[in-house]
Amino acid sequence: MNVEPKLHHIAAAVADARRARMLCTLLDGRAFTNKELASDAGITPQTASGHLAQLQAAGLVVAEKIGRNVYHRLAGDQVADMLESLGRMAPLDHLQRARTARAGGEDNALYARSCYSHIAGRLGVAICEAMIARGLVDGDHRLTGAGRGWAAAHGLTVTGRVPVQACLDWSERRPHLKGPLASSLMHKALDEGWLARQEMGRALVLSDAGRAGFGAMLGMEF
Amino acid sequence: MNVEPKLHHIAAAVADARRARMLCTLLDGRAFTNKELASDAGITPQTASGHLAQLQAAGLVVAEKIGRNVYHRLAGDQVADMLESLGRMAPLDHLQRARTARAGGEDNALYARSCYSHIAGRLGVAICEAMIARGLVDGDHRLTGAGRGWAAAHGLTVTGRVPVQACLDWSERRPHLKGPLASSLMHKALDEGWLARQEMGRALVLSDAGRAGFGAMLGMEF
DNA sequence: CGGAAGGTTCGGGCGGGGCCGAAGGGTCGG
DNA sequence: CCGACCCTTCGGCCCCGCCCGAACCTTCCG
Repeated sequence: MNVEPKLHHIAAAVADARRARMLCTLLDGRAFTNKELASDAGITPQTASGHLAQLQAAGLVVAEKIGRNVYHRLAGDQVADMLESLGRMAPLDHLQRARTARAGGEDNALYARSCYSHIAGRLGVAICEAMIARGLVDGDHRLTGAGRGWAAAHGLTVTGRVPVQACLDWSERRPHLKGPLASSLMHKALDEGWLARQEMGRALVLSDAGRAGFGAMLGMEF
Repeated sequence: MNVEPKLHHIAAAVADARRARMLCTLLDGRAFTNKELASDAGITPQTASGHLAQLQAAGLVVAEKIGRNVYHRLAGDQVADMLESLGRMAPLDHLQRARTARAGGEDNALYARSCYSHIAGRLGVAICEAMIARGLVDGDHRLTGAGRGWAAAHGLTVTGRVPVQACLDWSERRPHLKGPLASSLMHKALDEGWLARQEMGRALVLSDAGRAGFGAMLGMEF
């Protein structure tokens, strides 16, 4: 009868405000417990438990039990991609948010943030543009020969057939980079203390060492 | 407070079975009237009217009034992309469907189908592979120099910075091509009678002329 | 002008699903 | 062994949203 996959089941899993909030919280690839996600979403643990069961049934989230704790995380990259593509459909909401954020000083929270496993936000866009300016990736966001040398010199992995890839940002409406190389760049930045994760949320804090590090690597100015 | 765009509003618009059905019907880029969509979805016109109002409010569908008829169509390519990325999340449903379809002879309906404005389905995958085999696009699905000459020789447009682009197919789980070049190829195929649209649904019927035409253009065999 | 047809709005019925309090496993630590 | 903690299940409340019948608006056509 209906030859289409049942999109509405997937969509229904995202269609609730609390569940959408949880998914956004999980979007940085980290795993959280039921209680953490519940308090972040402002609901009781038993309600959150039901939501997480739904997300799991829909295949968007996987759970791992360790002792008496259950850690939940996104089921994979394709879930993050799907959420990104949903997020791109909500431009009006963003514009309203940008206005209020700019007034309220919330701007900094969005300056840098993680997007599943790479750097997004204004910093992500700036990195992308710096790499294009230096000829490390071309105008179509493909790694150049110079880019491969640069990555090797900084100990970044370039595995896979497509080591970098463009990813249109929700908030900036401009592309940043994802893919294996972008992931290893974020890991390097975290390892070296250039960026620090916040307890909850996807915001990343750029340190003085980070300013220096990105400056040396990419000639960026802050 | 919540810095994320409100994904759940977009998701909620897709979360209903009838609305999802309508969106899938609109996925080939054509415009349909309220009554057509209602009867296709198996609901009364007044119910469909409410659904379409919701889809319009969510920005997924736009309406154009001509006389006493109202034509509804998807709001843009990004809506089709979003639906595709949702569809990719429902692999289990697909596998079940493929099994039943193969038994029931519904296979042909999926042989070729339109995906917003380009050819998808098994035929779309076969075209993609033939173009790679002939060196018209490279392994990363980018148009080559030979491909540009081939397109010009057949009167296909290659406007835009990215004339062709990979698009992972729901049903085949293998890539086909989208983008301006793929769109103009589909238009050519329709104009020359190689493919015919069905009244409703996205299925495309391949004619004998189509077999000959694609054979001459791409050395394909059927 | 009057009937027919496409579309929308309104009202009420109804089912599904979010929410929390209470209660019941599991697991860790003393 | 007992209390603390994390998580889940159950029951009941309540609200939101889907659905259709009926009525109304608009447009087309003879």
